Amino acid sequence: MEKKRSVTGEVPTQVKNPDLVTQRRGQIIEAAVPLFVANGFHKTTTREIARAAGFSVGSMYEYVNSKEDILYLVCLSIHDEVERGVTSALAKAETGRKALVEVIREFFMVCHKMADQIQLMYQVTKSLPSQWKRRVLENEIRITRLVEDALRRIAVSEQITGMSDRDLDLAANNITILGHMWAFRRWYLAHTYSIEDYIRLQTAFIMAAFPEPPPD
Amino acid sequence: MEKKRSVTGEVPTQVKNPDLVTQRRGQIIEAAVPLFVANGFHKTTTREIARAAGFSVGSMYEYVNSKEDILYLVCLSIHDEVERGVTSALAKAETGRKALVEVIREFFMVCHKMADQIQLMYQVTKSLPSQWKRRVLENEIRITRLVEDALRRIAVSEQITGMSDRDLDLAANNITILGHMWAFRRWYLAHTYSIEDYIRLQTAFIMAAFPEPPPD
DNA sequence: ATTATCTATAGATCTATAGATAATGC
DNA sequence: ATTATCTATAGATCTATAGATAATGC
Repeated sequence: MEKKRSVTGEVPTQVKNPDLVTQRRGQIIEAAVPLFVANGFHKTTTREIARAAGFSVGSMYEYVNSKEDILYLVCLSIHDEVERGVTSALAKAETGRKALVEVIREFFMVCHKMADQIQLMYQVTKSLPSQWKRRVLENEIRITRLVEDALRRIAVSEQITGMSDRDLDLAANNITILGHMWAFRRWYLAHTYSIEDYIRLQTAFIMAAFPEPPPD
Repeated sequence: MEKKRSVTGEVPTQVKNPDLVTQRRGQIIEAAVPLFVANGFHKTTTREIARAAGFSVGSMYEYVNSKEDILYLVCLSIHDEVERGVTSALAKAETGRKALVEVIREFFMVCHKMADQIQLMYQVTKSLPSQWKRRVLENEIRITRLVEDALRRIAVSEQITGMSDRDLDLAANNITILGHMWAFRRWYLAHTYSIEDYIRLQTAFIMAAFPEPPPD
C-alpha cells in the first residue's frame, strides 16, 4: 500500500481537523479524476463530484472554495504521483548508458500507467486560476529537472563530453515530451506499437543523440 | 494575400448562398480563435463570438447548429493552415540530408507561427462531438504523414538503410511532437532558447537518429 | 416570395451559500 | 459549544430558438 501524502497546496478550508481535510480531499480527488477524464472539467458538475465522493455538495464546499480548487487539487495529486514514480525509478541507481536506458524505460512506464491523467493535464491547465497555474507549471519543470539531473550524472560518469548544459536540458524536455506523446497519441500509436515496442524504438531514437564515449 | 479556402466540413446551415456561408463562417472563425485562445472554449460565450464576428447571435445560428460546430470549424481551419504551411515547405524540393534539415526548420517555423492555435488544439479536441473528434484526429495523422513521406523520400535517396517503416513513422511523429512542444512549453523554453536556438539544437538531436550513409 | 437578419427570451442549467440538523467532546 | 454535515435554493448564467423585420430578386 502506498502512503497517501497530504496534497493540500494551501487551499483554504472551513474544517479544523487537518486529518479529516486530508481524507476528504483525497475522496474528492479520487471522485473527480475519473469524471474529468471521462467528461472533461467543464462538463463535470460539482454535484456529480460530491455524489461520487460520497457526501453532499454543501459538505464538499467546506473543503474547497470553488470548483477550480478541486481542479488544482487534482493537478497536484497527479503531479505528485508522477513525481514519486520518477523518483523511485531514479533511486535504482545503476551506472553508465545502461542507467539512461533504464531511466527512459521507467519514465515511459509511468506515462503509460498514467496516460489518462497526463492527457487530462494538457487539457485543463488553462482553466486554473493564474496563481495555481503557475504552481502547476513549476511542478512540471521540477519533474523535467529530475530527468535532467539523471542525465547529467550519467553524462559525467560516462565522460560524454559533447553535451552542454543546454543540450542536457533540452534532452530532458524531449524525453519527457516523448513520454507524454504516448499519453496523448495512444489512439494512433497503439495501432502500431505496444508500449514495449514504443519504449524500445524511442530509446534507440534518444540514445542516438548521446555520443558513445571515447575508447580508453 | 492567401486564398481563403472554404472550410465547411459538412456542417449543416440554414443559409442557401454558399459563398455567403463561406464568408460568414470565415468571420465566425476569425472571431472565435482569439477568444478561445484567450479565455478557452467553455468560458467563451456564443454572444461574445457573435459580437466579435459582427452580427447577432440569431444570425450566427443560421450558419452553425451549436457552439461545438464553431469549435469544429476552428479546428478545421487551424489544421488547414498548418497543412498548407507544411505542404508549401515540402514543395521546395531539395535533396539529401539537407532537405531533411530544411523540412524540420520549416515545420518548426509553422509551429512557432501558430503556437497559440496548436496549444488550443491540445486543450479542446476533447470537447468535440465524437464524429468530429474523429475527423480532427484524422487530419492530425494526415499532417504527420506529410512529414513521414518527406522522410521516406529522403531515406530512399540517401540510401539510409537502417530505417524501417516503423522507424520512419515514429520519427515523423517525433518531429511533429517536438514542434508542438515549442508551442506548449514556450512559457519555459523561451527563457533559455530563441526559436532559432531551438531549431538548431532539435535538428541536431533528430539528425543523430538518421545514420550517415555508407561511404561510396 | 424568398432569403437573411435581428430582438427578445424560454428553458435549462450550474455554482455556491444560507440556514437547519446531526455528531462530537468537554 | 464546537465541529461537521445536510437540504433547499438564490442568483447568475448561457445556449438556442421563435417570431418579427429588413433586404433581395423575380
